[in-house]
Amino acid sequence: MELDERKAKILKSIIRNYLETGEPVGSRTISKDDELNLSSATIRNEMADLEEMGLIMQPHTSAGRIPTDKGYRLYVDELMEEERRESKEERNMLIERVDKLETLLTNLAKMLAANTNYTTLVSAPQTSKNKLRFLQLSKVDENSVLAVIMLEGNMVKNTIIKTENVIDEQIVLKLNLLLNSFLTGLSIEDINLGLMTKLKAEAGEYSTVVEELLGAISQMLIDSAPQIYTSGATNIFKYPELTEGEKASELINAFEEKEALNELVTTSMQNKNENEIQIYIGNESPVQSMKDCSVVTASYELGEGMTGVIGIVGPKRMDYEKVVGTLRDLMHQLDTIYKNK
Amino acid sequence: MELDERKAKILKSIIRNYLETGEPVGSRTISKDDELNLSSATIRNEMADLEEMGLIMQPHTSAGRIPTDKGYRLYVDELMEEERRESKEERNMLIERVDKLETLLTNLAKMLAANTNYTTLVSAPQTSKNKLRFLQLSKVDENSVLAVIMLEGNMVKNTIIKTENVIDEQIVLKLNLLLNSFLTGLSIEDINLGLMTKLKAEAGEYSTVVEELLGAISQMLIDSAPQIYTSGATNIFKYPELTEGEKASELINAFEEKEALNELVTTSMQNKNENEIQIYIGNESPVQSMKDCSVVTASYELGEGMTGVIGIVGPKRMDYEKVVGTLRDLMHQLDTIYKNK
DNA sequence: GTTAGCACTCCATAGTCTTGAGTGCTAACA
DNA sequence: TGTTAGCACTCAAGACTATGGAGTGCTAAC
Repeated sequence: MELDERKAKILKSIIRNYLETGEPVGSRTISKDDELNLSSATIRNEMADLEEMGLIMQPHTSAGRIPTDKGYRLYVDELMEEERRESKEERNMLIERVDKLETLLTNLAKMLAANTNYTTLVSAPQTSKNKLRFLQLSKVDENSVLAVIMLEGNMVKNTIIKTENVIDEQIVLKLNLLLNSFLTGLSIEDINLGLMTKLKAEAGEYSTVVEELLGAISQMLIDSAPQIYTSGATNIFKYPELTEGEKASELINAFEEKEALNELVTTSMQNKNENEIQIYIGNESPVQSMKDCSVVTASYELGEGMTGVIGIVGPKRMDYEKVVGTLRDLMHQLDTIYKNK
Repeated sequence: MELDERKAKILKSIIRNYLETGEPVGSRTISKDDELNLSSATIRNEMADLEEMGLIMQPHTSAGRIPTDKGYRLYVDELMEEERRESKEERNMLIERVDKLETLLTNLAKMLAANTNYTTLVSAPQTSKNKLRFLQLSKVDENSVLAVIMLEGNMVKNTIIKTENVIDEQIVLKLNLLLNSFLTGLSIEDINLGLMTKLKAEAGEYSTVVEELLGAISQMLIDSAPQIYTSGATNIFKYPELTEGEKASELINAFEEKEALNELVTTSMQNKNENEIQIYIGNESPVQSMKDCSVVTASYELGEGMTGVIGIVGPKRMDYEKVVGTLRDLMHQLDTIYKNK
């Protein structure tokens, strides 16, 4: 059976209705509120077909229909009309240019959560691809130095490094100069064996210290899973279908622990095509605990290699159009702000 | 009416029972499992008295009794036997000395939550009382510098400061020396007008820059409400009395937003007597959203002026003995580790 | 002062009815 | 051949009604 235009219209109407109300929608509802003037009986016939095609289902006999995952997928891929975009003024999501990336991302998550009524996550750019702006060593005591690293985009990271050798101010100063001259402008991925050998040679008697430092620094930048900022976890309580049973606990736990979110971010990064927004419906989600949700992600790029992911998690009956629109808008804003900086 | 010994024993038994089961406890239960050999009828008589005294209540006629807030308070103040402390090996809460305070506190919160099955919060020490270990300025671009501040206890903070004047490496270097020589060893509270005047005089033509810097630094240390680390928010789902209605949402929101927690931390700091553990039962809690919970807090001290708060939030029928014991233990461990460092 | 016994209360649970929304099918219609 | 009216049927949700059991308060006896 194929999906002719009328069936498509009916499916669209069913889904639209269900997104709004969350209640199964019956034939009479469709026959009334639609531009297609058909009796409920006709709608019923079509509905039976749509059900046979696996696009909608009944929670039980004598109930209206609700979309299946397959139905949502079709809607999202083909039926949904994007860009009923409001003017940017109305959608007061205006991002101000903030100096610390951390603050920007936190605000972003909060704004999105408040605007959409869903739960949001924003991952910081992967630091392993970020270029080093400069690095600053400071002596803490005889056996430890504080390394502060400023990355492209004003991302600041720091770590305390224990050293075998005793070190003094002089050495720290020297190492500072040395490391900066070698590493500035590079990302962790650019630091290869050849470079390290050269650097150690240059360091002379302090080559072991340099080695320790480099180790700790790359550790910090690679190991530390990218920071993820979240907001609006309690929004899930607004959707009964997400709070029954253990679901609420599982979901909130996922957002508290953040490990699962990493999975999500990674998958989204891998799947991304240029500037594309991805939608995971139900079981399509890479995260088990979100199998009753839909997840919409977008990759943002603040500059060369500085890419991260913004995600919105909500019920399967989320307002996809609004979410996708909002995300596109946001990407656009980020773009213009950061390209003209 | 006064609380004779027998009444006290019965009350204790009732509460113990209720803490375990969460079910109203009836006279027969008490008459059985207790060392006092009394029939249920006698217990009933005593119970009626305890109810009259406002220590226990019936959720409805023909139900067992549950403790009132007043009953809990009496239990906590006088009846509870602390220090059924297990040996420290058993209670595997061993804290390792971690270099970054942030990590330590995060781990602390996690361990506590896992150990107690309640929700925990740990506030970082108030930075305004922390002594400055050193400060490091680095030039970012013509109009901004990165200020990294290392406080006592290896707490690292950083901020980016915009300056009116254009500055170069030389100036940064000079300011670095100047500020460090003046400020090292002081806390924000120690920096008074006199000191600032002297500092500005010393800075000569860069006095305005110095002013900007000092402003931004104190802003960072004072304004930023103390960081609060939380863990185990989803533990509240283990206690049905905390999840009915909107309660779960409210509570989790409090832990997500953290503003309310600040309130809690502040109050707890104010009320603290030397080394004391505080217990807030129900409405005694300074935070409205926790009016159905009990909150146990303890103030820790890592060194001069470096005090923070550890809190445990759970249902009113929490295992007070265990929680208090665990907290005391923890304080002890923190003490020994940090005093011998 | 303590206890056995008894009548009473009230929640929880399960069972029964009723209502209403919605369906599928059939037959008539354009 | 597609559309529609009509009708019997299904099922969840809500209201209402026993029924059982846990627990109480009171009284009278020990």
